[in-house]
Amino acid sequence: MPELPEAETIVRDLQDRVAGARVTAVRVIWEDVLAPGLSPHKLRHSLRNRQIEGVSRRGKNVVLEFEGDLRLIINLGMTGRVISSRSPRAVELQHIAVRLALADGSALLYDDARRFGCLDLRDADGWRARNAELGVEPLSADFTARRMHEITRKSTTPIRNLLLDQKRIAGIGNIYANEALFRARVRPRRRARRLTRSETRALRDALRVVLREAIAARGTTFSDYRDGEGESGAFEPKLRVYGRDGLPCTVCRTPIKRIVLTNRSAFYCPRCQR
DNA sequence: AACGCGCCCTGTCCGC
DNA sequence: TGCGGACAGGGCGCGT
Repeated sequence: MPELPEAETIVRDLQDRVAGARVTAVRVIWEDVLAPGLSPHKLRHSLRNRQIEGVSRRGKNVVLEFEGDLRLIINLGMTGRVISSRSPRAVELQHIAVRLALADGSALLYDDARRFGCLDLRDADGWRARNAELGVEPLSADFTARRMHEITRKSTTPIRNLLLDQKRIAGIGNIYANEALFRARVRPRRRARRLTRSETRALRDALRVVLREAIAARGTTFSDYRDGEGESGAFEPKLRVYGRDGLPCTVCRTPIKRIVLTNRSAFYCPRCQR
């Protein structure tokens, strides 16, 4: 599932492929990946003949920045992929939902098997509003140990659930939430408010380390994720708890446990994590 | 207000 | 071998 490191990898790939390109045509194959209120007609007429000035990221969202302060915000959901038709793997795509034709003859493809992803078009004000709904960027200087503690102390929810809340911290999904909790030696079920100051600091540090390592590895391909070139990420073998239930802990060999919190799996080492 | 649940969707895996 | 059902989960709407 694409989270911050996967979105970041895609953004870096796309910067090489599409920055400066001009959209010549827009084809919407699956209308249900468009945000509510965004019609294929509106998307087509807004983007046609418009230049892509840059590609950036906010949380797990890939953001295509167009001239005229217009942004296409791409949330990849579970199985979303954004790939240039020029990349050799593009021929493998089987669920193309939206196709942006570019002036150089290539195309930017949005592919999404399950169609949980979402494309939203925002002007300057709309983007400001959307941006304000998202929490702190975990790799930014704003994400201090103090900030982490302020976030956790306001909540009674299990800490794993808090980490998934994009309104509080942007970009963390189930894989990196569990990996960071393991590295910080905190159990997923612990109530956020109950974490000590040293634990919230350890968790903040662990989040930043694991996200950076995952970016360096070009993301985790657990099942469906592909980068902007259609290639798999290399972080999966480095996962220490996610998807490893029953397998020995990499530190103490105790079998990793799987529990379910609000309908989502959580993984932890019952010996290493308190 | 904060929290948790159910739903959207389809590829994959398991058991019979 | 084939098929039905369970499962995976990000984000959102809704009820408590």
